[in-house]
Amino acid sequence: MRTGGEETKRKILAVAEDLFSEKGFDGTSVGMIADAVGINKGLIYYHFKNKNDIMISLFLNVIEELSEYLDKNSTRSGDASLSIDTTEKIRQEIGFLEKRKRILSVIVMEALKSEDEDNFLLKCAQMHLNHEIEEIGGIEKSKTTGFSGDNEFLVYEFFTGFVPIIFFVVMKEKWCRFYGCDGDRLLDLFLDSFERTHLAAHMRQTKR
Amino acid sequence: MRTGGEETKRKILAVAEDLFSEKGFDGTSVGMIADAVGINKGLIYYHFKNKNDIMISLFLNVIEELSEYLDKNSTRSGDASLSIDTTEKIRQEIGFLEKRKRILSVIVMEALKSEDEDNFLLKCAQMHLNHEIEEIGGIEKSKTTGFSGDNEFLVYEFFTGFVPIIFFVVMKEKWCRFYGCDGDRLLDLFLDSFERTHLAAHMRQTKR
DNA sequence: GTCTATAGCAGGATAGAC
DNA sequence: GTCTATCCTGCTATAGAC
Repeated sequence: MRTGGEETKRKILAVAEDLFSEKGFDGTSVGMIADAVGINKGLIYYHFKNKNDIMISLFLNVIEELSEYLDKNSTRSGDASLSIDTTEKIRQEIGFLEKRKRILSVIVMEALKSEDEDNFLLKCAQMHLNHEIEEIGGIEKSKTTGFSGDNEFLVYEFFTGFVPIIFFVVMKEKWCRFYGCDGDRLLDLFLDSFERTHLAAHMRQTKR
Repeated sequence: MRTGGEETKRKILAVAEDLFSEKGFDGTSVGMIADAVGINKGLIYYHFKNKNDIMISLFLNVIEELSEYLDKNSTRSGDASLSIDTTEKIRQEIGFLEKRKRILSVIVMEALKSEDEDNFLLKCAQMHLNHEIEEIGGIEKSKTTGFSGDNEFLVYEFFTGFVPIIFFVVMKEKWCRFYGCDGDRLLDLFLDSFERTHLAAHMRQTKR
């Protein structure tokens, strides 16, 4: 196929993403990754400094993709996107996140370790929240005063908006297995709940 | 102190809880636990079958304590508790969960591994949700039809109620460190958001 | 109930041949 | 760029003395 080592590197990342999300970072060995890719253990150390470097690489990919996605789907620069209602926007966002659900699981797992210094989950959240604030700042600047005080808006957006969405994405399959229900149906039910809780509060606040 | 081995066993569990939540289950070795307790590695295998047995033991403790808590604080059997408003009830629940936040982190971490078969997080959630349903069933039986269909109420309770609360408990410290804010203040802000989203939707539904 | 000792293996990482 | 071989450390778990 003549792709040099780039193809191998991509494979390593793809397999690592799978295994890390299945077994956790510490539960996955470099040997397991090598075996699953079908290469030698030593080769991994040609492409990556160490095991941690693989995970960081995956994390940085997500941050980059998320950044691009947020910029592209900004209602400030967008044209057609302005006509899309909020629930549909959330549905699209969930679609985007579901493609990255495996690495998102790892980000959440690692974020829960209290020894974790630079918390990628909170970094992702902050990117997302900054974007939300910009949106509101651009379109409904005058109305944001509804959220008074320091971190009030941040806390609301994070714990009742960001967290349920991320958790929905990473737990969807497990939930369906546990309760024996259909994934598409669950998405609709989730969006309905999300609309009636987080989004409803948003409306009430910004329409003041 | 003459406590036989029970005191040692308790210490092992307490230390394991700390280390598992700091480094994750797979990131913690039996030797690390033994060192932190100040006993020999081998002694751990006298009290527990293997490393996994320690975690399961911790998980079962939580399930038991949660069960007791839910029974005790049921508004059906309770007398004084009937006079407590919902937000205050949530505040108490968070207080209860915060004492178990370390093992809760571990439960969440483990629940995210896709190889995990018996998902303790979903088991805890189900206990909690069953209790919620019973409460409503007992007090406002006739009004629950507001939540039509199969899993609609379950999805709503889990993703917009249970999940934000659990996440608040396990992420509180990290959030405060990241944004440099006060824990008590964050709790108030969270409860405010929770009231305006999850609880507000609840009111609208049950008051139909 | 607690410790010492150790088996036995798997882990991360490196050196060097091809 | 990929593989083989290997180092060495650390791991889980057990056996047996005290």
